[in-house]
Amino acid sequence: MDLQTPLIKDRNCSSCPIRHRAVCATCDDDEIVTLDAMKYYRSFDAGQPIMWAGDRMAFVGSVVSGTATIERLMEDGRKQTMGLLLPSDFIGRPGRDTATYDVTAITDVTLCCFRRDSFEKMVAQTPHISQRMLEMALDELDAARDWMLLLGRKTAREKIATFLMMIVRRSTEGEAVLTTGSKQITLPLTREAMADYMGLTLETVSRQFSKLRKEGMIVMDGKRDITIPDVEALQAETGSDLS
Amino acid sequence: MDLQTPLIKDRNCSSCPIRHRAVCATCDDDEIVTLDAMKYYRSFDAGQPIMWAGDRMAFVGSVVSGTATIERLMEDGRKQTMGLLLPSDFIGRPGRDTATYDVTAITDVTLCCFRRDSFEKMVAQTPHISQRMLEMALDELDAARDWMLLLGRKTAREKIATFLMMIVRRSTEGEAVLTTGSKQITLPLTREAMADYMGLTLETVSRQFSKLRKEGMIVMDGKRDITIPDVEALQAETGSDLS
DNA sequence: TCCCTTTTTTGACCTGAGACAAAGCCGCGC
DNA sequence: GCGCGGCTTTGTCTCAGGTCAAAAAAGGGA
Repeated sequence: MDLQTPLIKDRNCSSCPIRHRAVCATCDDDEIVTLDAMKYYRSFDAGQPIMWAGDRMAFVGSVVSGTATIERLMEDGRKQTMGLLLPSDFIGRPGRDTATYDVTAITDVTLCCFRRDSFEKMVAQTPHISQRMLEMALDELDAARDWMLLLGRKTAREKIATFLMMIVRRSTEGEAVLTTGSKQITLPLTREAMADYMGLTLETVSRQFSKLRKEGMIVMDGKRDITIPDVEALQAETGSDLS
Repeated sequence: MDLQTPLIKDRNCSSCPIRHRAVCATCDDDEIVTLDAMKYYRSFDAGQPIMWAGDRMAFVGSVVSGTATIERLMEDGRKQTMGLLLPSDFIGRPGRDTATYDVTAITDVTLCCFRRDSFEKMVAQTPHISQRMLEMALDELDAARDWMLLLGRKTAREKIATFLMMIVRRSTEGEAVLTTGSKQITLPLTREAMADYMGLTLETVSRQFSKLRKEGMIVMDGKRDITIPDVEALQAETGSDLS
């Protein structure tokens, strides 16, 4: 178990690291007491499935620590990752009892879970939760649509640059907006997982990394740690405007 | 103005053709009276922009008749369509005042609009609406993710077959589920618009249609009307299981 | 430390879809 | 009926990225 995912035991909501960003972010104290009593934690080892497409979904929940992917597999083995699930992201869909996607832990993952039926009742009774769910769903929809542009129209090089900039943005969350200078990041995914996310092969991903490295756009400290000496220059390779 | 989009004048909600499927689907009579007083209709000619990315969104609304696309343009002209908006689909995002995508009418379109600020108040006060919004947002998220698999992993042939099956499904909505036999459909898009939706070029779309035609998978009556003699056979070309 | 496995890199070759170009088709206005 | 503009089809050539194969690194136990 890595350093980012300390063991969580009987933690209550008031000390929860995702309290202000998760589905419960806008709940008041009374509502949190109710959720606190309903919740339970589950852990998954890196590589383990959290949910299979087609399975009954008994629970919904939030990622407390670790990273998971939402993905779908074709019969012949082709795989597409539809999203990354990072701490505070929500898993599951109230109102549907069968999963439509596979969810896989790619690092050790801890979830804050609720039984689906009780959570659905809670959503129906608690505007703070249903409103927050809506907000999160619309954010995810925006992210999915941005990714559709990447998958449908960007070149391999633009895909990699866009992906790296997304990691930069996420690891800069909360800090002052960074659009210039250098930045150090750690990739949360293997080459293969990145390929599945961007609709490429792992060889193409590897080649594009090598090319960016030779050009000095990125500096690699090991396989996973990357320094971007000039964030603006990399942004210019994404094919997107910065708005 | 084509036959599917009759002029709408001072219609009230009770006779609205999308009353049972739109964002107002689960509203009770009192709520409908309120919405009825707030709403206004707007029409757009085929080809007209309904909304530009970056613009202030003054209104939100539902498609009453016609078809529109959600799309994004890159600086160099590459375009990706993220979704089709058909009658009962919702345009706009409460809680955000700037559009993130272009929305374009591809046939003549009539919208049932609300001023954004009043609609946001209504959402906050009306669980029926916020719950329905959530449901619709989650459905769109599922659709977007399905399309990500198509964009990232499917071949041109699979993309076309999947697209055709989507049209079959939509034009069969409400009827008995059709998974066998023959079916007649009308394409709502030009070759170019289909290409932008599927991440292809218009030439590739045209070639794939020709190939399917020569193989007898489809029969074309003009450019836009297509008969699919064997729906199951076409389904088998989509690369997806039928679940 | 040394295997053994997994991940990554690199090379050589191939191919599906893009780019460019030209011709065909169709509806519309005059 | 004719000519014009916007679609659509088809041909030819190119190339970005896929496929297959092998070598090189990086862990991670025992």
